[in-house]
Amino acid sequence: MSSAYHPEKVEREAQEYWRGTRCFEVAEEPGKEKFYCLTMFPYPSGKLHMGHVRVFTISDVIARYQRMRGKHVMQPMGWDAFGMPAENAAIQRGVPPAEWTYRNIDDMREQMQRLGYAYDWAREITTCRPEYYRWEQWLFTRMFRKGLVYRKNSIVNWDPVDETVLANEQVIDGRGWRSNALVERREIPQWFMKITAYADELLAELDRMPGWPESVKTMQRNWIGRSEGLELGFEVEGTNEPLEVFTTRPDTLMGVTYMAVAAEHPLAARAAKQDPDIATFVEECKKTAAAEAALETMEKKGVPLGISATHPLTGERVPLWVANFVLMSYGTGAVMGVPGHDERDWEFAKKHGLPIVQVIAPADGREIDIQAGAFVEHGILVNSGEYDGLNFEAACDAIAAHFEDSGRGRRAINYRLRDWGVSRQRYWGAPIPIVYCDQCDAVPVPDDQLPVVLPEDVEFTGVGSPLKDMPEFLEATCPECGRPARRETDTFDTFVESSWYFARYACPDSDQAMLDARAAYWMPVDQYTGGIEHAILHLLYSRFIQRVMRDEGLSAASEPFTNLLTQGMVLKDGAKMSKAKGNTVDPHALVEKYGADTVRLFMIFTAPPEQALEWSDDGVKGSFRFLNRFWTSVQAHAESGLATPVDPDTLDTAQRDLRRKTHQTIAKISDDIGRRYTFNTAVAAAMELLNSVNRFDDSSPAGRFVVQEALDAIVLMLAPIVPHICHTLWQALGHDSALIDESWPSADDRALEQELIEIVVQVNGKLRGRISVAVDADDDTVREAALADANVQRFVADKAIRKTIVVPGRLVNVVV
RNA sequence: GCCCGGGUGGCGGAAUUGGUAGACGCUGCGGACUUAAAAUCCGCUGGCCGCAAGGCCGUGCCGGUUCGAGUCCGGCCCCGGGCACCA
Repeated sequence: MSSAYHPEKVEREAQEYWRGTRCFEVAEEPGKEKFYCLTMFPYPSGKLHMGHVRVFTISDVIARYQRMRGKHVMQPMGWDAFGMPAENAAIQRGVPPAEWTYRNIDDMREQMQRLGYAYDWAREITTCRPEYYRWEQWLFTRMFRKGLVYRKNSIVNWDPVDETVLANEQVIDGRGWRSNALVERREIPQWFMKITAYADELLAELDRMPGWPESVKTMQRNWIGRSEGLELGFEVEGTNEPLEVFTTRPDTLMGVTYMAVAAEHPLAARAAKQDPDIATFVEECKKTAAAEAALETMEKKGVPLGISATHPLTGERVPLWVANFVLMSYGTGAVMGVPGHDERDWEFAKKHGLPIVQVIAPADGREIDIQAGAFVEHGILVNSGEYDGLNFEAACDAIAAHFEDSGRGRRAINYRLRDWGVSRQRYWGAPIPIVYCDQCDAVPVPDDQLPVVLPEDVEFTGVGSPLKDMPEFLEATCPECGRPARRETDTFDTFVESSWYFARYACPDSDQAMLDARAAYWMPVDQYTGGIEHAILHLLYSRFIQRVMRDEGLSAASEPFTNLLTQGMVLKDGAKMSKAKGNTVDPHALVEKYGADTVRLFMIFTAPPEQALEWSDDGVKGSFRFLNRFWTSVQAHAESGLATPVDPDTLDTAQRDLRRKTHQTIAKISDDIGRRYTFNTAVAAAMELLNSVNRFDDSSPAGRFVVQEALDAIVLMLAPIVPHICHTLWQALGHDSALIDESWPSADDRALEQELIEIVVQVNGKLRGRISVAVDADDDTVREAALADANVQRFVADKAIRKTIVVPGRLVNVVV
């Protein structure tokens, strides 16, 4: 064995061993406790970036740790291969999206393998392959039959120059990114999945998911946004249909002074035909991007429609407006304006000179000026006729009862969550399995005609989908009546692929069913790791589709992911690493220079997984230096002859101290990795133990025994993080077995025992001294020892002691 | 605008249940080794005062609770993530 650390050699040998023994390829073993460890699969964008390396390393540490804990671990990897970047690359380079994607996959797979992740590559999934997406097409047709998918008009960003639909990302300051034309909102028919049918279950189950971060659960709760309220109709002049609105504040109903509808609302369209000013405003409203953030931050504007609605309680007429902040896609596309008790309504009323009426007074009786600002808290009703004096609950009940009795309204539960629009007017995605027939309308493609294969050999221009120009794709026969029909050219949102891939890893080769019995063994995922940016969309869609699969009898699990770890971004100079900012660091170059273990160690040591990680070239060097010290320490110990076991009872104080440190470190790192997921502090503890070993100078048999025990423990505990160097060092320490088959060490309680402990002494909460006392000393003994300390005496002196607080094993605080 | 996070030395971070602020690492400075450099090893490294012992200040800002607050509560400021067609 050479004495210097050569990572490329060490890493090649370890990886050859793992490949030769196929130790990460696993099959179902019903007797064993399984552990399914999954990372959010990457989009094959070209090369691995540091964000990938970080999340893969975090997940790999967990997988390897659980394996050492005796679990039967499955860790797969695959490719979220459909998406816009392939189309953009195709336009820029003239390469078909498929070719570009497959080439990237090959490059990235090779880079991943160089990093030594414990993946079962036999399960690799590529979502743009027909053998994968045929099953989501199949599930879509099942959902069609159950009424869980439907078609309706919805709004997209329309680039009037390129005549194409733009993603929100492609709209910059309200303009198309290529044409620079002002983007318009346009309505087109699109397919929707009825996630709202599962809203209650998706919400309720969050309370029974202890393995998810509270922040993510809160975000999902707020996103689903369940609210209880009243649905009621306002009669509008010139129409027979009442204008339906939903409110969570029926108690403020008497304060309604206007109504507002969305620009796309039929009442606005009707008024626009009569009045050119309204038409101009409605057109202007449509010239904004569809993203909610854009709508919510723009100036609140509106114009009166010149018609009025009748207040359902007072019979008074309130004016009807069209306003740019009312969204057609939320609820009914209409809202009632209560400026006295809603901030946004208040501002709108002030701006347009609409009346502001106070109908709620503070419960504590204080005076408020409603003209100076909205009062949004719950309170007591005033100016509300027969409802005066009621509190929030009583008023809501009374008013709801009134509407229910008269049949003009009803108590209702409303969700902020909207159904999932899955249609994309793009080429590089999974075809939506529908054919359109003049006689039979939209007909799902029958099972025996699936998959609907996306042609990969295309000329891609970026203007419209090439599928529209391909008769061999477009032309179909109606499955119901046999007449000529036309195939759907829209493709699925790529979130459809990523909403079920986790289950498919259990049986990637199943060609008879979407999932088979193997999924029952592996699902749910025990540990899911990925970016916090997916806290809502991807994770909520996955929870939805998992339930659809459950209800289809494909999987018993309701929740796909038992434990969730959301890792932070990789930053450099305070900003996210990105090509656009030009602050990327190529992982490949670093692996070439320092080896995979150094890169893995840096990723793990520099920050806790959930936090953003600030890149540092010097930090990488520091990790490399540590591995060199580690290597040298183990080799030096091994070269001078390995130790033989010694009876721990015969150790002297220094030997016992090192042994205690070893076992304290085992306890700490087990807790850090197994419970706390603070891998950075686990590494710090291992470094501390190695520092203790290097300071320890005792070549007696007993001394060599405690050193060997410490080094064995460090190698075992760093194995999940830096598996290659540990593989080699384990052999150097004289073990015949392969490290990959070793178990996690356990702390020996007897080694942890100690006689004296240090206690901190405070006077009035300020640190004034430290004392050493017997570990089992009682409070009085500790208090006396504390007061006897010379520096403590200086501060206590002749002052009266008011009380003394003794925190056993920690501190004494003397209050004078 | 709305929802969710975060803010601690020169830097990354530690402090796990309200109990020693700054573990571990980086940088910097000083020293050893070397013809020299690199590498390695040793020491110091929050600010201020002090010969020292030790003291005072200090966890984004303002206020509160407590014997004791980085940690809990109220109000602000700044930074990041998400907002339904980036993935």
